[in-house]
Amino acid sequence: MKPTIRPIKGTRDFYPAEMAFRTWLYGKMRAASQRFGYQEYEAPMLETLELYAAKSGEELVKEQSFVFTDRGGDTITLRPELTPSLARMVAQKQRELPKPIRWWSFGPFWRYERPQKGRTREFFQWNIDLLGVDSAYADAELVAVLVEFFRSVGLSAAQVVIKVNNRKLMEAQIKALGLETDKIDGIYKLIDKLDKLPTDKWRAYGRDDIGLSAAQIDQLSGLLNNRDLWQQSSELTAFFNAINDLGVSDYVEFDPAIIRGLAYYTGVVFEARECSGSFRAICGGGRYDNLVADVGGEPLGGMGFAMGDVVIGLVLEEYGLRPALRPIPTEALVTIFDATLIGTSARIAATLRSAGLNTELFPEAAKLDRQLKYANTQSIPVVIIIGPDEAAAGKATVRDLRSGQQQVVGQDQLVNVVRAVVSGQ
RNA sequence: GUGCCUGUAGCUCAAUGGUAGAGUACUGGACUGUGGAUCCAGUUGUUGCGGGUUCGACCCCCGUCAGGCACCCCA
Repeated sequence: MKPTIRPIKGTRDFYPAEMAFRTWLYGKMRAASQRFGYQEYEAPMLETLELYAAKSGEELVKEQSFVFTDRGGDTITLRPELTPSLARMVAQKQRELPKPIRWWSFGPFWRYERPQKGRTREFFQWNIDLLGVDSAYADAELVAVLVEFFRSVGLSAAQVVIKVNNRKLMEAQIKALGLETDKIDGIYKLIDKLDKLPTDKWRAYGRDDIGLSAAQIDQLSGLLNNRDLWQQSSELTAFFNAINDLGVSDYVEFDPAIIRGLAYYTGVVFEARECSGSFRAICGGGRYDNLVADVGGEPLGGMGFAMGDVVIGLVLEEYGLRPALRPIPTEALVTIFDATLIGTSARIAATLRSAGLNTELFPEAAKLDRQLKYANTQSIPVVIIIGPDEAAAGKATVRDLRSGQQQVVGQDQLVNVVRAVVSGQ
């Protein structure tokens, strides 16, 4: 049996087990966000293409967005990221929004690329941003939220690391090397490739594609190996001081090779990675001081990051940190002994539901054996049996499938007994 | 868009160019008022699809579709 209608490439079907994990993840993101006082919001999933033009990065907009023309002739994009929408929403109500703005969101995004490990065409992403405060503590706060999240899902500083750099520092250092400013995008690209290419290939790329001399490449290489370079940046020294105060320094390190791809970052940039390096970045973020003005608002700086659901899911899987979730909410199953007792069972199920118990009624009279097997495979903890004996005596059997123990009780006490057994008392 | 790899039962995978199999899952029974464990039995296939080579193709060749991985980019 093969479905004649295929799902769209790069999309995922969330069967109940996967949906339970997604909901769990969403809850962890919500909890970390709320711990720091952030408010949930949502933006449209459809935006005009021009919102992203020249602000997100050429490739992302021109090659990796789902774009279509609507019936009115407008060019519409399925959102590939959230930050431009956030900037637009802030710019629209800039005067009336109290500062600082602390907002977070979790929702679907689309990018048209070849699916592979950690990458799908439709994915879910946690976004969290702080706007209106330009300080080292603001930058550090977002990292602290991220650490709060990592701790809450059980990821230790030995398993994940947050690598931080600052674009202003790198820009100044590159200028100090006497390199032309118009080559800076290419140099950022070269830096980004440092740990992706072997040394000789990396040098060849810098020479042939970016147009650097051997001496310039040597100097750049020196910069990228200088783990103390952050000490030359007042922003980074203040940042690492704040990281200390916020109690998250064990997760954070300076890495001069972190640049990030998005064009709108202006200051601190960071990403989180699994320590063995066998996964893509878990999240990425940074400071963007021009974006709100770019979409028509008054200048307002911001700082934020985004985490996709796919890579973090793989990392949690790798460390055995995906919780055993039970997608079935049912607390009690009312069995149907035979056709003559359907009404009795249905009335008892209704009573249990009225009392607030999640109650499933077996859909037909069947062998008890089958009904109990069903409850067992679905991990339903409690089963109610009303056979001819119980019915005649106005009683019901309550069986705890976890312990295997059962008791016969009067139907007038059933709610209290079931409630007690379900809660394990 | 480029490259490499893989398509066999619902799932995970076997099968020197010579009769398509196992585990698991599922269904039934042992057990006609009781799940998990054990045992027994049974069902499951256009070997992705279309050509070609061959006496004979799951196996070799070509094409095609689908999936995976890497590049690109990035969550």
